[in-house]
Amino acid sequence: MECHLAACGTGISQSNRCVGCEARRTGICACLSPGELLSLEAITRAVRFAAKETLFCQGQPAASLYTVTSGVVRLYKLLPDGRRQIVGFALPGDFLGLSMRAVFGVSADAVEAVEACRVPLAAFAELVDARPHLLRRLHDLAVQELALAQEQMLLLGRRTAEEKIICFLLGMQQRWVRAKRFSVTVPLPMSRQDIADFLGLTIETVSRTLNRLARDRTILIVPGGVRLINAERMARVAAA
Amino acid sequence: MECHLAACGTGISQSNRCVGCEARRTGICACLSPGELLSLEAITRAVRFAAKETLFCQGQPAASLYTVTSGVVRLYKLLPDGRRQIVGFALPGDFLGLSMRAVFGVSADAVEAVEACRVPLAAFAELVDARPHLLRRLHDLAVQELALAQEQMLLLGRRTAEEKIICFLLGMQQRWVRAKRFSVTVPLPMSRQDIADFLGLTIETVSRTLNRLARDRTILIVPGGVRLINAERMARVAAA
DNA sequence: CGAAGAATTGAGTCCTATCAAATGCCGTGG
DNA sequence: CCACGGCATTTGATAGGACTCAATTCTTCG
Repeated sequence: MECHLAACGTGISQSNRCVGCEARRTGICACLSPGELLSLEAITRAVRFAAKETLFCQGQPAASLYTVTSGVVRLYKLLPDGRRQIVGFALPGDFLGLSMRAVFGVSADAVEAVEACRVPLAAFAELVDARPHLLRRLHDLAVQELALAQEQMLLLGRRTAEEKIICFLLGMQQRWVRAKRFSVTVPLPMSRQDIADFLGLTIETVSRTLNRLARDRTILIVPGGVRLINAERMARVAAA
Repeated sequence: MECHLAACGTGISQSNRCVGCEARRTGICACLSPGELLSLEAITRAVRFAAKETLFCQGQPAASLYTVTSGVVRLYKLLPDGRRQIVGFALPGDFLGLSMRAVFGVSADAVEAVEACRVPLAAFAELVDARPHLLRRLHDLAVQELALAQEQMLLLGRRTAEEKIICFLLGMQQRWVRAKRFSVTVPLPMSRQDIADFLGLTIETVSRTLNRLARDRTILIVPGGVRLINAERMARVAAA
């Protein structure tokens, strides 16, 4: 991690920074040839955010785009009176700003310590213009995001608190498996409040539901996450 | 309308079918040159659906894509037990299937009588491959969809019943204004049940809230829609 | 060790759902 | 033309799930 960041300033180790990157398999990078990877690397800069630090705000000019390389980012919208809806969590490998729009549509801040690759929008736009298949990839990612959002709309509008929690846990498990090598334990770096704001619940309901599931021996609550004990029952509820 | 449909089978009037189309200003077509419009027209076929008729189903292979030219289509997801979440309404000019994916992620059926342009996915994919700026347009539309979905997530997760209804009415007004020339009256061709399933409410709550707003003289309920009397107050609630 | 924040737990309330019934709206057909 | 039937909508009464407020308890970390 340290060397990863140190590399960003040096010309020599630049050349293999991306190659060994965790996010290489996913995100934008997955569609790039080794040569193109170097082109991207050239305009990229590794940055780090502390927990709760803001990456960007809704309405702000989108000067830079990011690929998360470690840690978790929450994406959210706010109402003037303070009500918050988290529209997604970005895990390592996820790309932020695929809209390529002038301003950000959501706000983003670090749930925990986060490392990311920052790309100036202008430079990235040039790269995309030169490489149509990069645009294709961008579109695929946007469509994937949209499908996720629609699934979340179903969850927010039509599911009960217990179903919401269960779907959330199963969804996080899947995403962690895809991003890294987790399976027995599902990491939940975000707070209960974050989970509540993602699922359209209150912190108390999240806590109660989670602990009820633990009492039922459906899950086991461990520091920093949960272990899925009765994943079968959970899958049944989620499918319902 | 009749002649519009009749034209689809003939070679002669083909050549100006799209030019006079209502959807010309929006959707995919807006980014095409006259020549490209002809290319699209060549692979397009006008089709008509009766109210409640299905355009396509979630999970089905996406053989064709559609541009709605008249009428309203509802896009939705179902839970096995029958609960339904409408993820969006497609108005004239809206493009269905911008994912360019092998299978549909949602189901779609006609709210009222609908006319649409059907394009075989394969032929459309070819056209897109040949015209990068079409892909760009596709991506822009997808991003726009995503922004709408995120706004809807905020609504579903964090807004009260009254706010949901008000935001819905204002949103529909805006979209109708953009699509056609409505302003005083907002057309609501969909049923109360559709509105409920879009806003994550029950039909009774929709009816009660709508009628309360009418009693308050905030809106006026007219056959087939509503008239916004106190749009200012509505905007204030929506902003809140 | 102690303070501050996060999470849990409890009690009571409220908004929205549920259940049930009445009313209104249309198209159909006598 | 109007009675009829079916469906959509409205309205009323009641219940319940999630919220709110409030008080502990648990973590974390300086």
